[in-house]
Amino acid sequence: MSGVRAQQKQKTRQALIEAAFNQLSAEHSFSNLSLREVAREAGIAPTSFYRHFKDMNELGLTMVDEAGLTLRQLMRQARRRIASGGSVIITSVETFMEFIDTSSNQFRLLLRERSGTSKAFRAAVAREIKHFILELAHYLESETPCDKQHAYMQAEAMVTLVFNAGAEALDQDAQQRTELTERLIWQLRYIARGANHYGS
Amino acid sequence: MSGVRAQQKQKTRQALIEAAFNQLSAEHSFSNLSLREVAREAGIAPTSFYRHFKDMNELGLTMVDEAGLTLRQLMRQARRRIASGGSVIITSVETFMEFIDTSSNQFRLLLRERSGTSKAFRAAVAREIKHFILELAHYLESETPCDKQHAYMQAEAMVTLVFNAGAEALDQDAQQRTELTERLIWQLRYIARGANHYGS
DNA sequence: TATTTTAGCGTACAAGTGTACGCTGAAATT
DNA sequence: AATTTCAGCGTACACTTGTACGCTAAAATA
Repeated sequence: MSGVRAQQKQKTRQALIEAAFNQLSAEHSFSNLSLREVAREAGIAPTSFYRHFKDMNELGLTMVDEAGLTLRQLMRQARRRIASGGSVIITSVETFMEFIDTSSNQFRLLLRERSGTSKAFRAAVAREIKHFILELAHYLESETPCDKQHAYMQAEAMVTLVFNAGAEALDQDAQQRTELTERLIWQLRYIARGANHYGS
Repeated sequence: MSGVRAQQKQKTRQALIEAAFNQLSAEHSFSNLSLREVAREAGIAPTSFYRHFKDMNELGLTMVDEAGLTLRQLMRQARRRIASGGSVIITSVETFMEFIDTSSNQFRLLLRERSGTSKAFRAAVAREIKHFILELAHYLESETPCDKQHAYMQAEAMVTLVFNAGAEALDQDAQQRTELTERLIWQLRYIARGANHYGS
């Protein structure tokens, strides 16, 4: 029972999501999107939108989930690179910058909705970020001499810096990005150093 | 030549700015504001808006300037408190949290437009923040054993963390804020420690 | 095969938007 | 006192928006 019909429905649903992501850009945020424009780009009538989502909010939350998923997948891949002998800090930063480069619209969504006008959105993004922090904290706790409390605070600070550097990178050219990344790595070292000092 | 007329003009101009700030909130961002609503709240006809600003963008940039000014004034006051014997980190953080509490809409504007859809806005906010970083870097360079490069990176990291903590605080109650502030202070200590280690 | 379900469409409407244009009365200037 | 300037207003217009409602044809089910 593959369901020719259900299959087609899934397809246009995905078309809506992709249309919405496509319309995100440096000068177009999610709250600027209109249901009609998204439907138009997806190739369906405005009213058909409702066959898939209750409203734009619901679409948006789905998009946040999808962006979070992409990010998590990318980071799992980073962990593999680390396991086969890369520096933790450098590999993680590189992977994150890759995410910003190849999925900038997904990153923009997370970035903006983190401080957007919908509490549900903010909570959803915060959840994705917390995921990240917890994973990193777990790693730091087991691999460095740092107690649980400090490992968490360390991870939180690191993720904040990386995320913010990503935001800045969006507006920069290659040259500036290199400098930014270099600074970021130093800053992460500060935190690692300080946390290990206080947390043991 | 006080100018009864120029005086009145200045007054309604300010009314527009304040009306706009008033309409900002957790669930209403600048890009959601409409010229008509702002004009209505300021008590003038929509078309009169143009006597004061070319468009909403121009209003917004003025607002960013104003928010930046408020922040700078508050921080100058913090420096006075520090000079008369307070801890640098704690006093600064407290002052910043005060800003978020008493001028949350001004903070929201900076926070959101930092990653908003207008390059001019993003640049304006970045400028305000850079101001901050440079001041702190200068202080760190002269008061701690840290070379110029590292003082800057240290300052940048600290401001990023403080600003981000402010953003999180917006959605939190008193209890959570206390915890957040405590974590933040630890994180700033990490950075201070690490920077002093690497930068001397 | 007969019936039900449903993705997608077209029409229609009320509400809100930015802004062009020309007027008015009072302040400023001559 | 005569003239110019200009903040603020009202009208008007062309758009865009979300969404209610009922239809259709094809897939799913009975």
